[in-house]
Amino acid sequence: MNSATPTPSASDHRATADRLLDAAEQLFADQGVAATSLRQITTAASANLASVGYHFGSKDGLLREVLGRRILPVNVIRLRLLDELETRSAPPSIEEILDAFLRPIFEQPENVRTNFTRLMSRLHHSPDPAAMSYLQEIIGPIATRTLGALKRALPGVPVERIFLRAHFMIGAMLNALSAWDPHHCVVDMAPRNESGDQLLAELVQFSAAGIRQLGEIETLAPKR
Amino acid sequence: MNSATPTPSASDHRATADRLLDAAEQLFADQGVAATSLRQITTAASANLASVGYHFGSKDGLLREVLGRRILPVNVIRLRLLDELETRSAPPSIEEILDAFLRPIFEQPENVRTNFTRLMSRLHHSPDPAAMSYLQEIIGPIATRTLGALKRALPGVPVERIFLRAHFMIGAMLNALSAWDPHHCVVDMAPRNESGDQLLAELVQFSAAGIRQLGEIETLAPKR
DNA sequence: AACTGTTCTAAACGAACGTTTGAATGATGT
DNA sequence: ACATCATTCAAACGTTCGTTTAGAACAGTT
Repeated sequence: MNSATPTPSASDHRATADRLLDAAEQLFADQGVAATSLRQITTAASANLASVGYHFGSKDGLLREVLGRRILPVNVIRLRLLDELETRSAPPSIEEILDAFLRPIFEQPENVRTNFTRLMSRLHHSPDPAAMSYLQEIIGPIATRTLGALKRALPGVPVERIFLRAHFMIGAMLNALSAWDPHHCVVDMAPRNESGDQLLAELVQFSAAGIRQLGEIETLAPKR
Repeated sequence: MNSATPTPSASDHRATADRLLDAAEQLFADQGVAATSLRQITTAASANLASVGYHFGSKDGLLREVLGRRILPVNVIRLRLLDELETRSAPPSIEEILDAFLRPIFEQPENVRTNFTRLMSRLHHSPDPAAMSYLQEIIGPIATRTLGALKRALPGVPVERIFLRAHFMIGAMLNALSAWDPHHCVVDMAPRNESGDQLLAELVQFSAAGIRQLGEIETLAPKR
């Protein structure tokens, strides 16, 4: 009687709050938070306009729940991986640290990963005040622990330099994960058929090579 | 009679259009395009609300002129540097190619560079349709030429891989140049007192190391 | 002084936004 | 059957947005 997928397509029997979260996540990722109206969201979710206020209080409340629903599970995995790395005998390599930070994102289902990272990169570059304070409190501890592990893996390297290169990596990650639609890219060739595993490997390799390269900075700038 | 700086501060005698461009650039960079109203811009520029329509036609027209005023001169320098590299006898190194792409941005005055790159990174992650088509037409050729030079500097490497890593570099650059305000950063330590030259050198070094690292991808992902 | 064209201004326009309200609806427990 | 609670709904609220309009202020030329 029932098919393999739970309530596959036609009339959506999930709770209204879930449908609102899904629609908001998709639209926020597609258009940005400020550019998405509650009317768009409720129409896409086949819900009433006032249901956002009823279930989430406000648009900001909806945004917070959209974010937390994806970030919190990822952070649990991140902490577990970091714990495993630090309780081992051998000190972890840079690749292993970066992998612990990046892999939990890539192990999400494809569409979840895509929408979530696109939304994150938008927020990272458009400081919605309500979202930023929330993000700060839930991913700040993870960032601090990851940076601490990197510091221990790079003894003698100034902390500002490590931090700067970690910043480079964050930018590379957000850009790689979010800017894949052709309308968005300024140059028309885009390797869209990249698998998640391969993308993760490329990103870890790229970032590890850049972070490890910590020679004499002053003499390296080519004087043209 | 006249001081060294042309009309230094008090009552602003520059043309209204210039004041509007400056105010719009600052506010767009601070808050994003969609979140900035024409009333904020005209108030900051001490101009009338309708003056935007008079001088630029619409808000999109204002945005296009804000962008073109900064990008077009940078692109002229980029083309000149690329020409110099390609008419030399020795083939250019990866560092030289990246430097030709990045240096013209860093040689802008400090506040121009900061505001412009913050605005660019916002647009790069919030596809305003009008701005994107304009950006595509004015920086598409530059991107194509830079990618062509990278391809020639990395013979035998698949083009998709080069493109992917160039994408990483763009993300690193945008993130490094734009995310320096403490309210914005999820982790509170930020090396704000970095000089432009040092930041450029770090960025070129980081990206060149990552791009050059083109070994066997499949075996590099640490299996945790 | 009179005319012409450019620039600026105050006021209003319609549309879209997030939010709130109060009643209708449906399920649950007694 | 009634009462209770959570949920949904249509409608309206006040605000803000980008844009438009018609006229005032000012310059330069004849």
